[in-house]
Amino acid sequence: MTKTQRQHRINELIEREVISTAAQIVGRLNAEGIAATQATVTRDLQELGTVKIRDEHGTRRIVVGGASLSSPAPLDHLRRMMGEWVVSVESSVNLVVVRTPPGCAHVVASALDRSVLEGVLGSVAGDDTILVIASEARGGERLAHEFRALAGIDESVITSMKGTSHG
Amino acid sequence: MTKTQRQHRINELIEREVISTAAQIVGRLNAEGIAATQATVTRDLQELGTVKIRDEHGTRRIVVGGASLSSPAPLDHLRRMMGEWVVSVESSVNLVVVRTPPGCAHVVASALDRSVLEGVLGSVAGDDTILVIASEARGGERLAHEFRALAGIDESVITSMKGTSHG
DNA sequence: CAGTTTTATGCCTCCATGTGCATAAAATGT
DNA sequence: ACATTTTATGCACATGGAGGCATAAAACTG
Repeated sequence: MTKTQRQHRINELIEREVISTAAQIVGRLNAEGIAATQATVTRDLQELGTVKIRDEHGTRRIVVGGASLSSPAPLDHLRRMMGEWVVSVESSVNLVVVRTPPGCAHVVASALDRSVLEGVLGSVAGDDTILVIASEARGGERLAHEFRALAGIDESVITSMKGTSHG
Repeated sequence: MTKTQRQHRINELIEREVISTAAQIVGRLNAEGIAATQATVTRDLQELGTVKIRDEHGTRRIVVGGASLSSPAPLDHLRRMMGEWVVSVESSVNLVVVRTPPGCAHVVASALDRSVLEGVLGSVAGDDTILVIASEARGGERLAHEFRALAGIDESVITSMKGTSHG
């Protein structure tokens, strides 16, 4: 049982049933043979971007937070994806071209779509390339800069890489 | 510079230029400010599934191995993808349904396509679901079993999960 | 407000991964 | 066949992430 799998299971649980406390989730997971403590589940709920609400009957309930809540979870997800898979980020005027290993463009693009970053008009993903359209006329480089930060790419290295990879 | 980025750069290098030794790659990387030793590059070349050939002039050259070579690299890639992203694997007759977190189906499907596994007729990927069609009439469960092994999923746990997640 | 329940977090340990060094093994050239 | 170059690998170490334990903080209840 990986972290990803456990978190997905938690997501399922709170989507399908009325769950009010983290301890309840611990119980359910343990019953299924998945080891996890309250601390872990709490951290999972944070990373999943869940929210505690009170439904129409006044009952506490943990629910998945939507993008509308602009919770930090999608951003964390994006950071994880970009840090892992983004190979290079380059820009031209209002466009940003993000390169990934083959087949990985869609995941990154999906994460990008989910984390409603301001300044992004939209994006198109191919096999190993994502084209991001900036909403501002010349917002490409600003976005590219932000992407590189998210991906943990050292800009000086990238510059030197650009110089040789096209030469 | 992450491992992924370095490996992608190596892939670029051997695709675009005639490279004959790992040491050459070390030199190029170092010149670009990327730290790496011969041992690391050798391991990268293995993971990338590269192959040493001799071109028409008798010169040694390192090239990217294609799927046609059935090198173990695509399988390693698949194992990595499945271990990380696959949440559940279920089967019915000649079909296997692989679930992933949202947006991740395409990467796994792509890895699956690249690693020509026998018994797979084809696959279709949605947002968080991959449908794999087994080539044998009742090959679904066999494939599912294999997938679970690749994903490192304990079958007993999965069974109990099925019981509760649909109940 | 006082007590209880629930959540969040600091600290620690464990474990997997990545990578360098040194060296063995293999390949290549003479 | 021998020397040299190139590749592969065992070992050690560093790093970072995951998660448990204990406890603080917060929220809720009466």
